[in-house]
Amino acid sequence: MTADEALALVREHGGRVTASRRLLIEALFDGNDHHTAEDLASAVQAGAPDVALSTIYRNLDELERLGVIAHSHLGHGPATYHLTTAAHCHFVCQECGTAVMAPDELFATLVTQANERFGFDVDIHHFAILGRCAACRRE
Amino acid sequence: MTADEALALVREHGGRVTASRRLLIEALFDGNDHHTAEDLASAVQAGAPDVALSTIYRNLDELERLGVIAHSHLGHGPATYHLTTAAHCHFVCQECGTAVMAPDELFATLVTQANERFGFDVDIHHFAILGRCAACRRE
DNA sequence: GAGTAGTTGCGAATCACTTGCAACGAGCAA
DNA sequence: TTGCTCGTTGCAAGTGATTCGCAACTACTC
Repeated sequence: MTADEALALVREHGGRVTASRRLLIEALFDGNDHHTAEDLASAVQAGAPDVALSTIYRNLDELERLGVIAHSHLGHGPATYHLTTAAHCHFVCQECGTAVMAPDELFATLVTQANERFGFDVDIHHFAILGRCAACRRE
Repeated sequence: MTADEALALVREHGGRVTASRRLLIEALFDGNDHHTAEDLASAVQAGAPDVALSTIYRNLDELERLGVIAHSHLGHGPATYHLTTAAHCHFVCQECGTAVMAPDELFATLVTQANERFGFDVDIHHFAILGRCAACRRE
């Protein structure tokens, strides 16, 4: 999906294409995968200084409802938002805070078993897996 | 471990046994596994009405440092505290909020693989696994 | 160009904690 | 038992992340 397709989707669902919304979507499609609301606000405000933080949150909500983005919680800080097409798991170190990408296949057994034994449909992307990274363990 | 042993541990580490601390530990050892700070405060305040919420948090911190308890995040609400001896994983439904206990062995592959391939020591208890429960999926 | 209804900025509120500080009181020593 | 010391507490204010109410604004449709 491209930024324009995302905007088209917003319009299809009765939403309007505003400057703040366009800038937000561009920021989401831009650069790295993990954006906090604060980061996104700065990016949007670079193009439109008066956009309020509450607008960012409302637009993120809307985009999440439409399935364009999802948020996840990496450790204790603020939530991070990312395109659903870029969803992946993380191992987050409780000591140094570093997030390592975790390949989905590590979760295969967990997902299958949870489904078979509990009828539970796991969403592996929503919360990070915490622990201690290799570097911190060596110390 | 019993409540008295926990208090002894506090004393061993230079801490003092105060009424609020005793009541908090008793509340933690009592009843179900998942206590929020707010719940614990109510329980403590039943025996000592003037105990402040900040005292609860400070004591929870202390007990966590001593390894008596741990906290985890079940979904989006407040953290829940439990005895380390009662640690286990949870599947939490994003729709209805129900937490189901998840047996540790479901995480065996994940833990081994994370360790072997990334040198990452997973703490499976700290964050809940989100998804949709059997009941909500049927709807 | 006018009208409708989705959006926005602003400020205040909320929730879950956290912190600063002066008063308090456990536990040890005498 | 009485001081003394230093860990602990209550209170109030602060924080970070997010949410809400509301009146003004504006994208889109007709």
